[in-house]
Amino acid sequence: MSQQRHGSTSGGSDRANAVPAFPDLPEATIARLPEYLRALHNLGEGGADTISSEGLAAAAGVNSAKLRKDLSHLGSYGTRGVGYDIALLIEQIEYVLGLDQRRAVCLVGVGNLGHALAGYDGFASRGFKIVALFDADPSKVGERIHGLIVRHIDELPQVAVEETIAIGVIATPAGAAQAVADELVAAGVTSILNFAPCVLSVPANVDVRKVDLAIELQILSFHEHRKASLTALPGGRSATGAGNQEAVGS
Amino acid sequence: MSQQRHGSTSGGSDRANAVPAFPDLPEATIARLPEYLRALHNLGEGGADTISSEGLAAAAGVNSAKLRKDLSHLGSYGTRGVGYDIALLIEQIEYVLGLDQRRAVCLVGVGNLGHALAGYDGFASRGFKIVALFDADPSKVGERIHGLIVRHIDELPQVAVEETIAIGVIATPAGAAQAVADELVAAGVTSILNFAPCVLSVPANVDVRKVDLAIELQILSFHEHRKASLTALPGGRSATGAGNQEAVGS
DNA sequence: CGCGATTTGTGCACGCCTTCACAAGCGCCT
DNA sequence: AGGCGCTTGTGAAGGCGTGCACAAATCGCG
Repeated sequence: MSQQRHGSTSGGSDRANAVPAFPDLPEATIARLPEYLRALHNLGEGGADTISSEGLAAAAGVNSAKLRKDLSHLGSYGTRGVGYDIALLIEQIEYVLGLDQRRAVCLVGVGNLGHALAGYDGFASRGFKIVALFDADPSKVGERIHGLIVRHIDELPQVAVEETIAIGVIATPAGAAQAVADELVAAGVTSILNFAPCVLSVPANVDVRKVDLAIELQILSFHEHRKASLTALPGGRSATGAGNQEAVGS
Repeated sequence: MSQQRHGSTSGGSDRANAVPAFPDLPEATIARLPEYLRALHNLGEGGADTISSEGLAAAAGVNSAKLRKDLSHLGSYGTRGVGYDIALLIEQIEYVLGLDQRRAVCLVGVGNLGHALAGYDGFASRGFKIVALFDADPSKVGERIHGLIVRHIDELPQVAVEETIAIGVIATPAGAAQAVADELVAAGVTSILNFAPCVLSVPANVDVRKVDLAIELQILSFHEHRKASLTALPGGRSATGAGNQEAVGS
């Protein structure tokens, strides 16, 4: 533990980085940190104090060497011969992910999916707070969903001033998504989670992540198809080839 | 063009697939095919007949070279100097993904999220059909959602016999997910889409894909955090000028 | 009929990520 | 205190994916 290496002080950033707080975390590592975090919370609730890389890797569903390398990237707070201090590691990962500050999320589109997202516990319990719901449909404006009133999308700029919105979630039909994205960007939002099945065009400083439920099914469909076409084959190796747990996000 | 290149040479890595329809498609390619498919459908509705790799790549949000390489993996049905025949390419991709046969999906857990998923149009419109809804909560059994009656999870084996269920979707709380997965596997399901925030343990021949909404947000949170720590650097906001950067796809 | 414009298909190099294997470090037991 | 076993952290190797750059192929036109 001792000092955090984020402090601008910490003399030796391996790279020639003048200031920025973070080492260059590989994107693949970043995508796994939340998974580790969830596993750590589970383990912590189970009463454990420390956990070995082997154990945590199993809980997170990854290879232990990969896990160790991932954690080493962010400074590594493990103890050889013992393992990782769960509470400390949670704190570290939450800091790196920026979860120590609860981020405000706004959700645009309270249709079928948006409605469900508005009430999804996982948001609140994992560092986020939905602060506003928007829709373009006047018949939906005013509706109360899980304690929040749906406002018209035109109010977005105003709300963005009142609350500092970190992340915008788009749950509209595909046709409306680009326009909504533009409005979010104009309102200062720099991170977007897009559930609409379309490609968004945004400025370079805005991050977009996409979740497309149908695509996930189609990928599974491919594997089904392939497996089906293999059943007609001589049994040879029994399919250990493909069974694995891919997490979305490629 | 020409025909498929199954027994592609490449010194022996290609384990002779006697029959199966596919070369070894890279996993990354498979994950992008649905995206191409969606873009193609859009283009087709726009009235176009053919599309260049450049155009399709733009519509799908990827690099054109990558797109060409992806398509070449499945045999390539493009014409040099012209482009790809949209209808033909749609047919090809749908075949590869196994979408020519509408696959039956069952959904377990009709809570907040499951309720929304049950009514999600994207499933029906993109090759899937939800044939059954299950829940363990007796108070939910019997409820009618978008034309389907919620049945008790214990009926799963029976339903699996009546309908050939290709894919199971888990939208239960994390605590129940593993048990549900076990039951799905026991019922013969070999592909699972898991929305519960937990790692599932399944036999090697079962494919699992995971979608965790909170994780997506946490990844965005990291980028927000990083961007915030960089604000002391050059590179002011360039407004919505010629916005176009890609999506974080990793 | 040939030429130029256009676009596909792909060889190649580069960089990222994964995985192995092992030295270094730490705690515990004797 | 010293040795032993366990676990981390990491160097190195290999694999995979990406993107460039270009040859091959095709169409349209003079």
